[in-house]
Amino acid sequence: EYLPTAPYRGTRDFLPPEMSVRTQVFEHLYEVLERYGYLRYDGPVLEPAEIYERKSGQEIADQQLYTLTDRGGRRLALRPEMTPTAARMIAGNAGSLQFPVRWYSHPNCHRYERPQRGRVREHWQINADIFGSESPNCEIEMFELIHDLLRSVGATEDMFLVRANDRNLLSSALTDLVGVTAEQLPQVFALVDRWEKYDRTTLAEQAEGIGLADKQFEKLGDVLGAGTALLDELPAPVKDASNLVQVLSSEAAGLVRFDPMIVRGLAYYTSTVFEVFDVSPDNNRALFGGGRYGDLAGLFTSRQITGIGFGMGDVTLMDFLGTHELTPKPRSEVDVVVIPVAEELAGAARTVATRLRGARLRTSTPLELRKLGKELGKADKAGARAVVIVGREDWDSGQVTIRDLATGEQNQVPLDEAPAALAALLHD
RNA sequence: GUGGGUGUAGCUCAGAUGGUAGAGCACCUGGUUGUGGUCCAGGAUGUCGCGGGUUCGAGUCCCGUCACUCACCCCA
Repeated sequence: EYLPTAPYRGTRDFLPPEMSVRTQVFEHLYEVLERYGYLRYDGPVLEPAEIYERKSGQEIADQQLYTLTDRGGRRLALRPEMTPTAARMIAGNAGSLQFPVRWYSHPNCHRYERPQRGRVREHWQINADIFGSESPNCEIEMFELIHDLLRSVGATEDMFLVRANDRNLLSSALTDLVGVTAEQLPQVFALVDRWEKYDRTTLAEQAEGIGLADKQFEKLGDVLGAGTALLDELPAPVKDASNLVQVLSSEAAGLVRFDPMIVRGLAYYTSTVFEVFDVSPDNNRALFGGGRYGDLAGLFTSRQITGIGFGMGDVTLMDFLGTHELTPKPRSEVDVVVIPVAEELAGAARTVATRLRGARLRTSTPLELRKLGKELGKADKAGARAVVIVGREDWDSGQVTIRDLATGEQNQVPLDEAPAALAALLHD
């Protein structure tokens, strides 16, 4: 007869402790992005459904898109990703923007699917993109940025691996070396995407289903496992056109590992693609990824706008941090609690609290005063480092008692000196 | 959409062969009047996910259903 208190399937409540953790993590990421000169933007949660259906296309959009019809009969969708919104904004303001631009956002995105580890129906995803540049410097900056972002939340280089590929290199390898036909290419790409998830026998059956001969399947395995050596077998013009090849021969080559197996599912990636992996055996999975799109805004304008970017979701990121014991502790509620020993001193306590807040100390006072012992226990549980006790005689002589909750030491100080004394205590 | 697992106090869970519910933690009160985190004593809390069925009697068996969860599928 009562409504459920649990949040809607696949969505999460963030109670203050969880919100504190989330905030701490993402503030680190914002800070790094700002340091690189990325500007934050935002857009609507609701978009016309067509902007997802045409580009992401297929039955995936129909199945995993939250759609609704408004009172004017317009078909809308909850955004499942940010890129089409960004593309719309870029296209709509292309005339006044100074390209290239660096943008980032942190939207909540929705996808209607069955929740499981690392996957929910609403997640918060950092998006970082460069729009309007084809330079390989974009790729390098993306890789540097990824390393700095992960370091900012406590990760070290041995915890993750950035694997990158260029779809054009892979196409060339598949066509020229394996003998895949143009018609087979999309299916073979999909097969490559699944390559690490299946055993050899299953893969062979699927390859046969696509129409590959046994020898072709063997060669495909060789190509995907070749690593950097594959590059030696590819035609020079193909390599010369690849931004990623240039990255690999630059001083930034160490940021990324070339891997022909990385393709990614998203339709609009046209050349560079990359995925960041957790190397821990306990969480061996792709954390997030991205790539380069040759014509991002084609739905909205004839002007060709290229870009490169990635999306980093909070669910997999938090799993990563948890796996490596990097999850921050929730922040305490307050630094200081000011406790009057009796209700008639509540006004005095508020006076003290006001002074402390003026000194930027996070300070609270009891709303329903109980015995001093209880209040000390509550203050400790709230995470306060110290307590200010406002007693009758102290207050009459202009003094308060400062008690260090960790050590139990306490002493009386004049009210004027309380903020400095507490600040000193907190900085220990 | 497919398959497995699980649903008992706020949390973690125990409740062999059916007899109307327990523990630990957390919470509240007290151990006197201005001092916590330890200790001691006491206390509140559950339609045992929901609905049917079998039975004298079901948390315990059967059927259904919902939810959570893991995996598959798919991945923006």
